[in-house]
Amino acid sequence: MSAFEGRMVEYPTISIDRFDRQNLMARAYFLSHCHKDHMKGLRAPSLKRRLECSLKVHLYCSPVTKELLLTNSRYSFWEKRIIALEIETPTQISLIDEASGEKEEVVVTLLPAGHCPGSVMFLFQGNNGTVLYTGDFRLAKGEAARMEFLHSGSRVKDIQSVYLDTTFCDPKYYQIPSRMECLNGILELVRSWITLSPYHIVWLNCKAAYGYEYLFTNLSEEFGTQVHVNKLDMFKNMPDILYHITTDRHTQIHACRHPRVEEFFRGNRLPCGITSKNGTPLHIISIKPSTMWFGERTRKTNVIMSLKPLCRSFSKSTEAKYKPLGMLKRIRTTYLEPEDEDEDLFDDSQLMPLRHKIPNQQTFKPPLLSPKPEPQECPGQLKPNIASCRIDSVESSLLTNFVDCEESNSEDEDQSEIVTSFHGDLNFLPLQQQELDVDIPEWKKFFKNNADIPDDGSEYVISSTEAGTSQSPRLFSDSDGDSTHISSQNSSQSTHISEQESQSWDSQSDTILLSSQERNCDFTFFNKSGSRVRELVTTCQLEQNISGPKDTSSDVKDRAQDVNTASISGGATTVSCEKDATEEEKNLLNLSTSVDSQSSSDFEIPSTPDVELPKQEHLQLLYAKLATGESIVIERKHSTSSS
DNA sequence: GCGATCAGGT
DNA sequence: CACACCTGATCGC
Repeated sequence: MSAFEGRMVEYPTISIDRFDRQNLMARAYFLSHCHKDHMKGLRAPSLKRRLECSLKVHLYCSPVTKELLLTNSRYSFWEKRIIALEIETPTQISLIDEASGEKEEVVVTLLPAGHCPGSVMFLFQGNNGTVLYTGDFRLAKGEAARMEFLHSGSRVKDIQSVYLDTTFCDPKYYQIPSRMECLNGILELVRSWITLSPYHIVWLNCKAAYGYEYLFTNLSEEFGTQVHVNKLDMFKNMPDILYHITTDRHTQIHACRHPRVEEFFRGNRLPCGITSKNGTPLHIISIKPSTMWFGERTRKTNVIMSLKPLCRSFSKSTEAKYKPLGMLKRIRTTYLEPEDEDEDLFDDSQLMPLRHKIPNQQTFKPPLLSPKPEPQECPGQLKPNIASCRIDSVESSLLTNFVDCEESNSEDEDQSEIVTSFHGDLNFLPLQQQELDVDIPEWKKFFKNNADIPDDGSEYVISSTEAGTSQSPRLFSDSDGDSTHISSQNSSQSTHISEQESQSWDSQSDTILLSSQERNCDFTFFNKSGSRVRELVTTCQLEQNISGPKDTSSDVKDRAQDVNTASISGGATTVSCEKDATEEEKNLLNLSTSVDSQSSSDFEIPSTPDVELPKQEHLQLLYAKLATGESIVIERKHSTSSS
């Protein structure tokens, strides 16, 4: 839950994403997107009563959010009081105190947030200045630069405060692949699986209510296979999504859910109950989209215990593996791309056109209703961003993943996640080692030489339950997410980002208030205290610290940066895999690997001092070994690396 | 019975 | 342990 309590300093009479407590008095409400943790109090009796008494109070949100909200009958009492605002259409709103008659005007503009269908950021302009509330968002590099309403002329608007979601504004998320990278990775993984036979099924382990539609539509378009979901009535007026999902369980791609999924998978059964096709048991892999997975794990647990047997099954020598892993784990390598070091946060260089996929297989027909041809895209999520990624960063993340094998919970980065998840799974199911040799995932396949690795961070968990072979692993998982919180400016604890220790940013991140008023640039941040510390941060400092030494010299452009910073965080999705593969599957997956990566954010986090960046060939080799289950002995190519 | 909170889980 | 939930127990009304 967000630490943001709903109100902004500049416009305290409006409430955003919180509807309880003091927010019951608000003159107007704003909902950035339809995730439960941003809807606290929204259907409480107290608010309902307030509405009945205060006829001028409205809820403002995007048209898609309104649609999603009203699909749930619990919120139908809002129906007459919701005002859907078009994206990027400044709208003046009168904030009226019904008791005193006092009135204040504010202009709000909705900006696409890219977090889930309908998600937006709110830009407020009024007598108390211009402020931006980001909500949960995921913007690709360059997207902020494209937003006309954040600019005036060639300059960035003078934004007084940014209420920023800082969930991923943490050094441990030093590399989150772009949506496109992740998507491509998932597509290849799914392709490699479902083409094996009609009995090879992919299950997408989606946690949140919304936010995966982008994945569904792309999978569906790519393979001509609709994705099975529990319900789709909320998308009844969104043909672009509706076409790609189905309630018909007879499909190879599932995103259905059940409260007790694990039980189902233990029985080699999908959450929708399907267990076989024509009497033939299914081979299921699960893919868990997750952003959190990209975070650097710090806990070291006894995963090693599980890893050993695993390694043994692949090769004779086990010992050598651990040390390297430990070392690697500490490596936080992030390559700073020279050309990305533009001091200008609003980088125009990446203004690639938003790509909209054209269905290559229209074999299926729309499930319900009459399809409207116009592609009304849900803002954000449906727009794949094309980002360029560097090989190095992916590799480094691979390493990290590899390292992660030590941890009990599998969470890693990038494509490497797969690897991690794999091990993580094994941890949970130590008994299955016999089958391990059969189940070796060959991740190479998903890391092609060409740079088409996906971007939204999804993690594959390949779990394959299945027949012939073994009932092995189910999914392991991790989570991901983005979230938001606010902050106000009294902070007690603070830490300087420049210290660069992940501890300094403990996980209580949320929404942070960035005020450009204070240009002293003292970057304080949330602390581990658990309390939601609110901090006043100046954007310029934020930029500097985050982007590292690179621009110390540069003249910081104050406001330009305010907004840019926002593009830092946002949801991502990862892929982690667990699976057991047959010989055939292994062969299939066994391809050449070469990783490409692209940087996905507008700025980069500097690498940890004194850490040696792994060489590409080295990583390549390492990765290849990992994929084939060979023992891994890391040679010290550079003084710093481990043995 | 409902809501809110907490604990615990994925 | 961040996410975005879900379930179940407990308490209060």
